[in-house]
Amino acid sequence: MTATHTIGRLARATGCNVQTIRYYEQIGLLPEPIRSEGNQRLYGQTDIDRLAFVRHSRELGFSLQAVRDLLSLADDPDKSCEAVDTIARSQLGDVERRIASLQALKRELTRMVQQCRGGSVSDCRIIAVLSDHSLCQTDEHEPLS
Amino acid sequence: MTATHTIGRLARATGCNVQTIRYYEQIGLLPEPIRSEGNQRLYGQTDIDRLAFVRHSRELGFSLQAVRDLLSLADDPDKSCEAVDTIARSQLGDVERRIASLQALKRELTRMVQQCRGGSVSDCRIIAVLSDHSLCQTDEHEPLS
DNA sequence: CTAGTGTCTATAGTAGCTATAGGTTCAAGG
DNA sequence: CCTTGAACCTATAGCTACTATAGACACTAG
Repeated sequence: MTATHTIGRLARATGCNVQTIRYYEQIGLLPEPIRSEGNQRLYGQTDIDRLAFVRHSRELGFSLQAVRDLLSLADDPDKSCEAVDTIARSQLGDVERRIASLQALKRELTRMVQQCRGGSVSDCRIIAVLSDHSLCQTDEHEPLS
Repeated sequence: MTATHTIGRLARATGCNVQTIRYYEQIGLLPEPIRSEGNQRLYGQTDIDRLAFVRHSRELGFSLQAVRDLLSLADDPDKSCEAVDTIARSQLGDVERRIASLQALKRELTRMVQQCRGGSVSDCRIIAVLSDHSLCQTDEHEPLS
């Protein structure tokens, strides 16, 4: 494999920043690349592809552990894709739950903001709602992580 | 003020865990409470209210810095509530953006999962989409935080 | 040959907690 | 009165997924 890209070029090619690439290497998500005579990392097309896969998965909200699992599955092309499907479905379920929570928050925040008609803090509905959960119209706040 | 609640009781009263309460005190979000003879923290109603405000704000997605700002505004009842409104509106905008991003992700994940019809990893559409952003139908992935 | 940019390692910081270790205090039962 | 066990104390480390810094070395253009 021809390895001709420095870490900076790899970073620009994938939209990932340099420290993050080194971090991914450190945690074993990317293999250790070959080095130039001056000890600088050199990457080839395979590395670009692998990092693009990682970035894209991360943008789609997969955790690093999920990315790790997906990579090990992708590395084994004869394996059944059932496991891949399971990870993607679980991610989808997660996204759906997050959307539902955020929509509940949005309703509540909208209501708070609409009720605030100016004036002083002493009769601000936003402060009132935040102070007293019973004034709140939903119990579906996002569970604290 | 009568301070009769131990940290455990405060935790149960607010649904916040004990370490988190100590953490909030440490970062200056909650005042240092009085102590019993045996050096245990003792809380009163004011503390319960303040912590409930913090928890509720956090559940609604406000950052600790935003909570800090809201608390300092709430402590000054004669102030105009304009600043409070600004924080809440900014939070609302943020929630709306997160919903939009997540909905784009959901569409993409749904499409990926639907296209996967079993078989082996080598022709798995999920892996294909993750490997190649150009197969993806949206550019609106959540920006990496 | 020099200036400026890129890269190297190692380490610390970010948010917002959560968990652990090793000790002290308190309330209830015998 | 004494013991047992839960709750409390401090201090520190760990978590995710990066990001930023410092101080040294490599590389490239003029």
